[in-house]
Amino acid sequence: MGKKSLSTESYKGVRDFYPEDMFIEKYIFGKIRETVENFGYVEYGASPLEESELYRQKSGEEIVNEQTYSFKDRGDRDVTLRPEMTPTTARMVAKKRRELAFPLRWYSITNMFRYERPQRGRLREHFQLNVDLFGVEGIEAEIETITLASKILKDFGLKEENFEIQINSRKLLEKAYEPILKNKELFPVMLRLLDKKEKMGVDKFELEWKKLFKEPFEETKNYECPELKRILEILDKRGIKTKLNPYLVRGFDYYTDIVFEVFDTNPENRRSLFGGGRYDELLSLFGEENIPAVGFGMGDVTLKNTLETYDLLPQYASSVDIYLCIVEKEYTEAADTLASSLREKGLNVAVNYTYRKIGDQIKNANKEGAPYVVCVGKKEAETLRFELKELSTGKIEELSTEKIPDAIQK
RNA sequence: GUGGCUAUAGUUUAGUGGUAAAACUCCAGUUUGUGGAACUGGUAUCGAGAGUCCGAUUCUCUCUAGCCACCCCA
Repeated sequence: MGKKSLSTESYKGVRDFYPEDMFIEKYIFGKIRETVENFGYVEYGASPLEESELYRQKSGEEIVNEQTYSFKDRGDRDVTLRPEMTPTTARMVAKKRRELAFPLRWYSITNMFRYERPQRGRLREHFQLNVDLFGVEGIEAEIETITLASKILKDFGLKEENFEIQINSRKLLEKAYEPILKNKELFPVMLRLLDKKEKMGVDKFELEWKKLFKEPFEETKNYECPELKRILEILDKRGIKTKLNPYLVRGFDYYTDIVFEVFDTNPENRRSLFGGGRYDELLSLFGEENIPAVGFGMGDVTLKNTLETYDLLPQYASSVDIYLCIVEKEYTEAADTLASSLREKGLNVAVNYTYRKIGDQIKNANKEGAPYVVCVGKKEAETLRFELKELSTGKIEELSTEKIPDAIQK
C-alpha cells in the first residue's frame, strides 16, 4: 500500500448507501411509486447536468450563485448540477408541448445537489420525489395534489395528527396588500419578509415593514378568497385537514398562486417536510405559451427523519432467499446445479465458495441476513436431497429441485 | 457565510500531565458436515501540526473533519 491512505469517508454532505440503507431507500421510494402511480402519474427522468442558464432567472438568485455546484465544461459551457427538478420538468414539457396529452401527470425520483453546510435534514445531495400536474387551471389540481401528498404520508402509516398541511395564496397576498405595493418589484421582497415574520419576532418585523413601505404593518383584514376557502372545504370533506397560513410563501420565485407546505407535528422534529404550489408561468421562459401547473417535491432525508421519529421504518431483510454452503470443494458442481434450478424458480440464491468450516459459513449466512441455508456435501450430492434450514427458527425441511417448501416459494 | 459542541481500536464508549481500558465486531485456534455459546491470542503512531513542560493522549494555539443551531431550504 502507498504511504498515504485514502479516506474511507464519503464526500462531505453526501451519503453512502450500504445495503441496510439502500433497503430503506428502496422501501420509501417503492411505496411512493405505488401511491403516485395509483393516481395516474407516469415516471420520467433526466440527467442531473443542466446548463446553468436554466436556473438563473426563476429559482431565486441566491440558489444559483451560492448554493449550486456549477462549473465550466471543456467546451466552455456553464454547467450546474440540478438543485431542483422543476426547471428541468418545465423544459421537457415545453419542448414537447404540442405532442403531449394534457392534463399531464408526471413524476420523477431524482437526486438534487446543493452546496450547503450539512446538518440534520439537510445534505448536499438528496433524493426527491417530484410530482407535477400540467394543464389544469382550476382548483381541482391543487385538491388532487394535496390529496396525493396526504395519501403518500398516510400510506407510510402516518396519522392525520402526525402532520399538518398549511396552505396560502400568493395572488391573494398581492391583492390584500395592493394599496401599499406601489411597484411590482416590492412584491417578492414583501413575500420574503412575510415568510420570516414568525422567526424574526414582531418588533423587528414591524420595523422592517415600515422601512419598506413607510407604513405600519396591518394584518390583512379582508383576507377572503372563495377559491382558497373551497379548497379547504373540499379537502376537509375528504378527511384531509388543511390550515390556512396567511404568511406561508415558500422560497421559489416561480410560484404564482397557491402554495402549500407540510409540517411534522412531532415536537422533536417539528420542521417542514415538503411543499409545493402552483406555477403557471414557467413555460414562458422557453418561449412557449404558458401551461398551468401544480407540483410538489418530497425529499428523502426529511421524510426518513419523520418516519424514524414515528418508528415507521421496516427492519432490514436481505434480498437473498437461500444461502448455499459447500462442505468440500468437490461438491461445488452439485451446489451450482441446485442453485441454478432454484434460481429458475425465481428464488434469489447466493453460494459461498470459501470452503471454510460449515459453521462459519452458516454464521456468514446469518450475517448476510439470508433467511434459509442449504448445505451441500457428499450425502446431498449423491442423493440429490437437501435439507433446508430456516435460520430464525432452526427448523429443517426437506428440499429438492422438485419440491420447494411453500414458505419460500414465490 | 456566522456561531456552539465534539474528535481515544472496525463500532460504541471509559480514562490519565509519566506513551491507554472495556464491551461488541473482525481474524486465528480449541472443534476437518450445521450458526447465534465458552475460552485463548491478535488488532490504536489517543484526528493532523505546532507550543508549554523533564515528560502531552490529557493543558494552549492553528488546521481538518463530524454533529448541531443560524441563514436558506428539502
